[in-house]
Amino acid sequence: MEESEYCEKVRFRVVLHRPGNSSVEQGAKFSEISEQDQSFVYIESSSNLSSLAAKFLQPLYEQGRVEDKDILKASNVKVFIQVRPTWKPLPLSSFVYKQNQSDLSLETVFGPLLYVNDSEMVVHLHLCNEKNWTDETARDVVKQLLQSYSQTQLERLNCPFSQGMLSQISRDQYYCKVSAEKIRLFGQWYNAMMLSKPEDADDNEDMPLKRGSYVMQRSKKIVFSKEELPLLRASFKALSHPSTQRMTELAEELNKTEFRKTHGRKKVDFCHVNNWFKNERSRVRKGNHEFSQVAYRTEYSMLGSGTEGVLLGIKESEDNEITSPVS
DNA sequence: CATGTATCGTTACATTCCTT
DNA sequence: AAGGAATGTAACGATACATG
Repeated sequence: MEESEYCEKVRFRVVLHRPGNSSVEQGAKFSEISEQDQSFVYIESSSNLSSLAAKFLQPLYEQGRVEDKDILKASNVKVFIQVRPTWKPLPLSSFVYKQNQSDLSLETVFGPLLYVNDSEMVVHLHLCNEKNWTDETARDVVKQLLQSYSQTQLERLNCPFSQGMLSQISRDQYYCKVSAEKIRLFGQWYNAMMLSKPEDADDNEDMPLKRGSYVMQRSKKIVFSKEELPLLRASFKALSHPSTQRMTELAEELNKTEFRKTHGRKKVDFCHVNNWFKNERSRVRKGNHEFSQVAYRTEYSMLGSGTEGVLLGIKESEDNEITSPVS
């Protein structure tokens, strides 16, 4: 979001040194710098990555520069690490291989990078205001967000407002008062989202942003293969309104097919499967299965299979393996 | 009343087919 | 080949209806 979102931007320079004989040369250099620069802080290479933010916020507290008591909450601080002065600062999370691994030491994460002669790192701390969320501000922020994201994109990002609500709010047609609990959840979500948003979010292929008021770039369309469609249809035949969990599982199953494993294929996620089920229900309603079955026919007649055979080939049970036609 | 969900019609994208 | 038209369908936003 805008720069005004941050009440303060604090930069710290971090010096890392390895205890022992290898730090002699660096030590000399560092002391020289630290004389000029009060904000230079020494850090042990064995320190945890996760403790960085807390370490640097502590002096702010002591100086009384941070009035908000909750400022140490993770959701209020965006931490970036700039490994080299000419390198781009990256969010703390991007240095962590997997979730739950934020307790890795700096040495583990950065390795030899810490010990070259000019080793110095910059930690950027972006502190955020706690917005005083009201029904009105929440609606305003929603409208603002919808200038950059589509309703469905926000829904996909776990926005607490459903796509329907977002649509109504954007058109000033949401006549109910948004509950305090909902506003609180939205505030939390919004802060978290703004904090985790990468600097170059505009280049994010998976989450393209709107380009202007009228023409919007949709998410990249996924194309289901001939191998995958029978799987989806069999599942649909068994249950046309599957649960979220089932659809997530189905997406995982689809990602295991040879087609998906091929390098460069887009991964199937829950939303793709959900959309497919929505569209398939629509197809079934429209043509009373006609549309869907015509699709079967055209698809498989070209492959030399009879329609009936193919349709019968799709087992009632989801557990039965479906053999894909050979092309 | 506040919110979630299903459905509908539309849009935009991927692919195929046809013409040059 | 190139590229434009046609086709099929995933993704989308609006809205009606359901839920508690």
